[in-house]
Amino acid sequence: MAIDHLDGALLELLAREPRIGVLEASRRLGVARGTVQARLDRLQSNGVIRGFGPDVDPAALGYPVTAFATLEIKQGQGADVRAHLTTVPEVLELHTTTGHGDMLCRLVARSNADLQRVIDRVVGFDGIVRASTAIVMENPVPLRIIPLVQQASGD
Amino acid sequence: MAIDHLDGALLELLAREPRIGVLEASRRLGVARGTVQARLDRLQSNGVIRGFGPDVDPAALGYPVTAFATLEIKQGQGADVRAHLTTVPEVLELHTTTGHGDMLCRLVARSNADLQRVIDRVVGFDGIVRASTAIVMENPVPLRIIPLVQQASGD
DNA sequence: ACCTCGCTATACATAATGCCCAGAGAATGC
DNA sequence: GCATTCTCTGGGCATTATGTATAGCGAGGT
Repeated sequence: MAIDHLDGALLELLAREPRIGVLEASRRLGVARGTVQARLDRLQSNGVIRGFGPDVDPAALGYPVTAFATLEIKQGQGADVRAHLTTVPEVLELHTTTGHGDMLCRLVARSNADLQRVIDRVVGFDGIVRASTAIVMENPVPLRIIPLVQQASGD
Repeated sequence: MAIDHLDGALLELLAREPRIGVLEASRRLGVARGTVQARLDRLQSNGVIRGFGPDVDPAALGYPVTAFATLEIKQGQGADVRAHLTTVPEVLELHTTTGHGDMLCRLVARSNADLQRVIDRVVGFDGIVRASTAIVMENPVPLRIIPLVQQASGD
């Protein structure tokens, strides 16, 4: 279940140059192609690699504003709120967290003004008692996984 | 800069079946291969597609616990704190937000007990005044982009 | 000593890629 | 109205990668 050093190196390589193929990866890593193929298969059936989806930048789509909203949910309304938030395209991510019916969601918007519209749409729902929003100014550490992979593979 | 319907369909297709090639994509979309190739090139140089990095699941690496920490930062210590957090592998993401020197970061840990260690490491730094942590219980909406792509491409 | 497992090395048919080009249609500027 | 520019099409061709299979080899555990 844990990954070894070769798995780690493979993941790093794929993260740096995602479009290289199995053959090229095997050359870089100095192992046989079959080995890389087997490792990749295992990592995917393990669930370590969920997929290779394109990494789309919301800013480039015209949504340069990101915000995080903490929502307080009325007891028993969780499922309804989840269903509601799923229908809002600007909700990129939703988590339920410890606390009293709290949720945390990541939003994007076309502008600060547009963010108001998004928030109104998000909180304009019965089960939501209160919402507090934090607008993201900088993103010093974009979503990353390599350092964790290195740690998990024993550096 | 905005994307059209074909771009949107291409992104959806890539998101659903990331390992299909340019040729297969062109067959599915009913356009010529050169067109898909040109669109892909443009989306990448546009920055709409940042890359195709492997989507690694921290849980499968042995880090099943996710948490969000809000950090209050001492005035003028922002850069130091950022540098510090960058060195912590369990910090997957870091944002600076509106508010009074606030940051929001996403953490993972091997267990709830391990989370304590991670938090101690995160907040064991001079510039951090206060931290409050919310542990993620469920993730009803995992990070997604397709609905936004559909909206941006005019459905 | 034996067995299993993962890696190597090689083979071969099929498929995809990178790159080229000429031509058709639509949109834009003059 | 007309010329220019873009984008898409459809084809070709050499090179490269993939999927799949095989046999041998060495390290580990029992």
